[in-house]
Amino acid sequence: MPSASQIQPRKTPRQGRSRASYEAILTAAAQILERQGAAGLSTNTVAERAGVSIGTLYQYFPGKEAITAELVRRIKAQLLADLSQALEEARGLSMREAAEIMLAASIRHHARAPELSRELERIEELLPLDPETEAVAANIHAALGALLAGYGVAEPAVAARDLTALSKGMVHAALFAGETDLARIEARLLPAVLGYLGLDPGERCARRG
Amino acid sequence: MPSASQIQPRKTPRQGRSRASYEAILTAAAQILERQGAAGLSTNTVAERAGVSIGTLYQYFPGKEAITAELVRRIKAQLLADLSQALEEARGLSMREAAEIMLAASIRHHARAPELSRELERIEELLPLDPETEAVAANIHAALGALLAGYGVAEPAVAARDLTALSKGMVHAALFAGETDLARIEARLLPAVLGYLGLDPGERCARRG
Amino acid sequence: MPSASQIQPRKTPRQGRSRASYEAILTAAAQILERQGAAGLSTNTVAERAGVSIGTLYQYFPGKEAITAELVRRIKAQLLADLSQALEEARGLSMREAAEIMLAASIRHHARAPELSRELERIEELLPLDPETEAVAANIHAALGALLAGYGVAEPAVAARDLTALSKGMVHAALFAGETDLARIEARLLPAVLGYLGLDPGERCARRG
Amino acid sequence: MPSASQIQPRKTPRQGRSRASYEAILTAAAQILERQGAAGLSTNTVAERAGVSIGTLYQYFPGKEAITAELVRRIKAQLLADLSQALEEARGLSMREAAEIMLAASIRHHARAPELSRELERIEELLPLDPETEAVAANIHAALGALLAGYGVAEPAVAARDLTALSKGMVHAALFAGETDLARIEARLLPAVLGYLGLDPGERCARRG
DNA sequence: AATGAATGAGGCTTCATTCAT
DNA sequence: GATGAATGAAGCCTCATTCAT
Repeated sequence: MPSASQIQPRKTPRQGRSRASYEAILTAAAQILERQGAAGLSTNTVAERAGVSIGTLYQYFPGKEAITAELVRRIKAQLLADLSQALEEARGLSMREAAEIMLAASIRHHARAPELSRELERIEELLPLDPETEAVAANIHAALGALLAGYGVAEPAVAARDLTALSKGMVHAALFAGETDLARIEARLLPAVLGYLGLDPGERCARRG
Repeated sequence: MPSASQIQPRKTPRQGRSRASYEAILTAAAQILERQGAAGLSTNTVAERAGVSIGTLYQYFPGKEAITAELVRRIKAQLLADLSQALEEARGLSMREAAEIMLAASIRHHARAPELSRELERIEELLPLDPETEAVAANIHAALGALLAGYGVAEPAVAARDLTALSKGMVHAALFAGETDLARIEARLLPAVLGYLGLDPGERCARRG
Repeated sequence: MPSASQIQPRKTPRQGRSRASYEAILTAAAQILERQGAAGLSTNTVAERAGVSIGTLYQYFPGKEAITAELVRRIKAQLLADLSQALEEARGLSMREAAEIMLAASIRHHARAPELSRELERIEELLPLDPETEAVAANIHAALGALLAGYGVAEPAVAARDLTALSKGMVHAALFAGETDLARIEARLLPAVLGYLGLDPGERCARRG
Repeated sequence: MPSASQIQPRKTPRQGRSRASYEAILTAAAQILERQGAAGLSTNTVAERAGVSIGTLYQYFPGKEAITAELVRRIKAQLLADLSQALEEARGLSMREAAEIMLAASIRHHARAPELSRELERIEELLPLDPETEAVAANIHAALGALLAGYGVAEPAVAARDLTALSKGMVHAALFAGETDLARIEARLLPAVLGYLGLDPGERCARRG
């Protein structure tokens, strides 16, 4: 298991060619994860696809883990941004409406690059997240927890985790099975979320024949 | 990606020393998956932990994949048995009661060796399952689908997949977070399942403060 | 390089089941050499094709080399027998007629199982021949040398070696190229042999357009 | 049996350290073949003798086969060059004189590193030659065939193969037996070649006592 | 900074051979 | 005698990482 220092980028260049190489490496890694999965990801393949030498790759990252860790960091930040925006929209709405909005945002997030996000989640479990990423993850959870708490949900932290996990599970499975209609996935998932929250799934009930 | 012949055991000995080695190899592999994850699994580590030579390992399995494939086969068979029994018990009961029984069986299954079952699920996605295992998996799905169809659920196959996936997602997350009280997990999951199925989560609603 | 003791059979059983196993092993080895070449020859494949256990194989032979050594021994003995018979027939004939007879015998020998004899020749070069086999080989050479000496050929031992080698080379190449008409091969080879011996290739000259 | 891509070098470096490693690997392989034969040739032994790491070897060659294939390529190119030069010299001479010149060139070629060329010929039979090497081999054959056709030899392609094979056979055997005087070998071989071609071996006849 | 040649630990697999039953 | 399970040395190859230029 890689130590904390091995997942920090060596330097995060701010400009010029350096910056371009840095980004090229991350882009290459993301593409490989999306297209070939973790098995295809090696420092050599990343460098090659990025169009930089292996030496350059090591200038910016202390190792392979650091590259994936940065991808995790970014996708988490992206998720936080997406959900924050959804939270804005959800402010003041009913719990049911809020759930719908949050769910839609979450599904869109997973659907953007399903294989990539799947691989990154797998990787996340193996990696010791660095404090910054942990903080972002905690933020996401906290925001969601706060929302839930606002609606009087008991144990909002647990509920946040449960809802996140069950959504991920179902959405990934649906995408993996080849579904592409996000609205349909959401329509099936929403009643489960509402049920979890103790709300009558109501008129959207599509599961009874 | 391993071909079909790469995941069949080379010989499946029925008795004596031979049988003991075969089982020792599988046990060792399961332990490694449980404790160190797939990353720690190599033909060498398995043979060493099993207390057999690497040559012996290859007498029985054409490679690492075949070992994990056999573990998948077994855990799937076990799941089928567990769920079949639960189905027996659920026969004739109300949908809510049936859901409770099935859920309990499923959670017990995952909780038996959570890391192992998690790793095997991950591996399953990468492995071309052999026909026999596919058949078992299809049986499980079919049984669940039939149960759901019996209660008038629309698209029972999709519902079976959705419920399986969301349950797995939530249960794994809860176990991963260190929870050990399976009843509590079940109590939180059940309303989501009932909600998915269009039932009023009803009086068990523990999520509202 | 295997030592002398490793190429002697452990025991050469004279009767019964033992004898049958012993022969089955040799036959299996010969078939594998003929069909798959030396690369396909392993103690396990030989035992399997012979229908005996690997343990039994080692009862009769101290190792793989001993099996091939015995095949070499036998094919050499066969060659000696064939050539001796040809020598009988050649006795008293002209050098040209004698050459023709010897050549025909030699080509028939190689053609009987061309791949096998080819493989055994290759193996021969790697193996320290045991004294008995060496003696057989020496006999062949001596017989041929004596024949040549009888016709007044200078350095008959060298000539025997030269003629053997050039014949083998050409015959193997022709067979390898797919030729099956032994008479045609012989018709082309004979003038070379006669030329080597200082005889006018004469009326059989088929090589000038 | 190795596929076509398995016998192409991975990269053919043109200068510097890289080039030195590449050549060192080939030299080491040639030495091992010369001294210990194909049985002694392994990626490990080659790397060790070359003084490079196993990793470096695999930078340049995808496997053992690719190394030997390159050696075959080179020796064939060398042979083509040698024979082409001999053909120049033979232009316009009598068939007998031409044969002498070609034979001398061929013997010199084999004598340069007899064991190596022997091993490479053996290897050639097992390897699927790459198109480039095939082309070189075809060139050699074609040049020889053309020469023979020019003298009115029937079936020049067959004659080229026969003469090549019988020469190789005799020369290798003579070298293997320890002969070092190439002129003597040539003196014995020439009459056989002339005989094959239907020429009176003539006054050079040294084989009659 | 960038390059890419070099490294070698470590994973995979075969196969000749032994030995307890 | 016969069996076949077990062994492990030895070969194959990849890939993360270093370092001289």
